[in-house]
Amino acid sequence: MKKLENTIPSCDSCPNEKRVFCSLSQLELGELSINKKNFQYKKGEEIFQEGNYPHGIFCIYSGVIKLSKRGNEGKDQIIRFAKSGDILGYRSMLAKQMYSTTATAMDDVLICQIPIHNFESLLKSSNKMCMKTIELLSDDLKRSENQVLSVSQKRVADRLAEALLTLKDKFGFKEDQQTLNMQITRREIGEMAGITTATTIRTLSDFNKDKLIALHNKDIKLINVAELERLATS
Amino acid sequence: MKKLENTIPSCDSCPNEKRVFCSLSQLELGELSINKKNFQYKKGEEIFQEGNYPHGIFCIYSGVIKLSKRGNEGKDQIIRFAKSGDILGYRSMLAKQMYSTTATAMDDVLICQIPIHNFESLLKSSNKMCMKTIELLSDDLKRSENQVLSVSQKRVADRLAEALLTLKDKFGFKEDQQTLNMQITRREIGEMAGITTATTIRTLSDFNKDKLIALHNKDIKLINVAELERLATS
DNA sequence: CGTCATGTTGAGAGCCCTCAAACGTCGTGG
DNA sequence: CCACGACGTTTGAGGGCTCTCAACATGACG
Repeated sequence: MKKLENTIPSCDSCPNEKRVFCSLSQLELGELSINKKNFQYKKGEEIFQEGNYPHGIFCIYSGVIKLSKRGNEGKDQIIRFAKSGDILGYRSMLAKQMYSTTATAMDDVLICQIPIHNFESLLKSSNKMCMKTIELLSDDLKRSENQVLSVSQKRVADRLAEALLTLKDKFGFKEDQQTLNMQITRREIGEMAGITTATTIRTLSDFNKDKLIALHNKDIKLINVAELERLATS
Repeated sequence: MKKLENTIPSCDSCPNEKRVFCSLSQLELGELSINKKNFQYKKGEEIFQEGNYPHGIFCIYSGVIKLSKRGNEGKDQIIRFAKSGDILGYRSMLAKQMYSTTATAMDDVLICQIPIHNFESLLKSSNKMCMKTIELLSDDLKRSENQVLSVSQKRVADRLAEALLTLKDKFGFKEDQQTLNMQITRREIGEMAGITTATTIRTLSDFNKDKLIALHNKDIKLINVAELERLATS
């Protein structure tokens, strides 16, 4: 982790999609930027850890972050990913609770930290921002409840197909419109779906044989998306 | 389901804890009551179904409701319970989406339906109510993410212990301070934890043998809460 | 008192995990 | 430039947890 000076522009000129801040005026965005700190994290570094207390919210300028929870045998469960424009840590901050997940950089990340005070006062003064926050939380809740159902009832292959499609939806394809645009280990794919690494690799290999996907080194090409979707919803 | 006339008092004189409405004035609570409809549901009846569109939010006056999702083999997963004072269906309503869960009465339920308009206009005018809604959603999200971890990593006995403790926390004990104050079938306990009915019964029987619980007919007495907690967090 | 849902228990199977070994890749430092 | 180690990938063997299926008991309720 490295503290940056003036590398990232003020929020009012941030090129990213504004998400929760989309309703704010240029003026309000400027206010948001007061006391904003910028950091750089290298791949693998942790932005915050489950069990620690938040001092502000994070807004991702560039890069990808995974949010995960550690189980009791040291096995991780990936809860979701966040990328540029996404905000992190507001749930814990608003509830004044410890972080319930750990945030880890999946690649090199530039991130802004906004002090609690600035965020909260905007939330209290802007009803639209409140509603937007409710929207974000609702969406996360829906996803999470679906994940409970998946892990509880679906078999490994179906969950793996689901994970691959999640990666597609969140990160898209490379230029060929087939290869997942995301560098991710087999272990992490397993951690998305709640599968052990060995079984993840075995099942990916099955998909490869069945021509649902094609594996080249670490690249994963989705060949038969329709069939993957059939599996994922079955 | 039976429509009731004047059986339930106006919101401003509702004896239940106000939850999301706790910050509202008597006047605002009165406004909330305009166009409020009251219904009675008998045990087993569905208040709303996954896939339908909401017309308003529900606020439980008395009784207990389970929220569940149906898997593809017809197996249900219970997402959470709601009881008097809890509100239902606001997530789907605010997102203008179909219900993502089905709500079923666990016993006889008296419930109020508040039209979308009344709820939304209060949400837009009352920042405190917004913040309270954010709090509720945050709490649900945290629980749900924990459940993902449980179902994904814990073994059946541990998840069952967790479910029993959830029942204790949500519904408490009967007079003896040991017997769960909730009529619930073995199948439903299994559906809380993502376990089949047969395995649920077998594991309950194991707990009984190990003197963690005592079974009398449908009553479940928690004998060794400390050990159940140890299991649940292991 | 019949009927249907729920509870209980047994036998067997299979999915997936655990453990282990071998190999490839990549970055580091000698 | 190569040796080395760390990490990720791959594959096999074996086992156990949990599901499925089935039969029967029990209880609720008209």
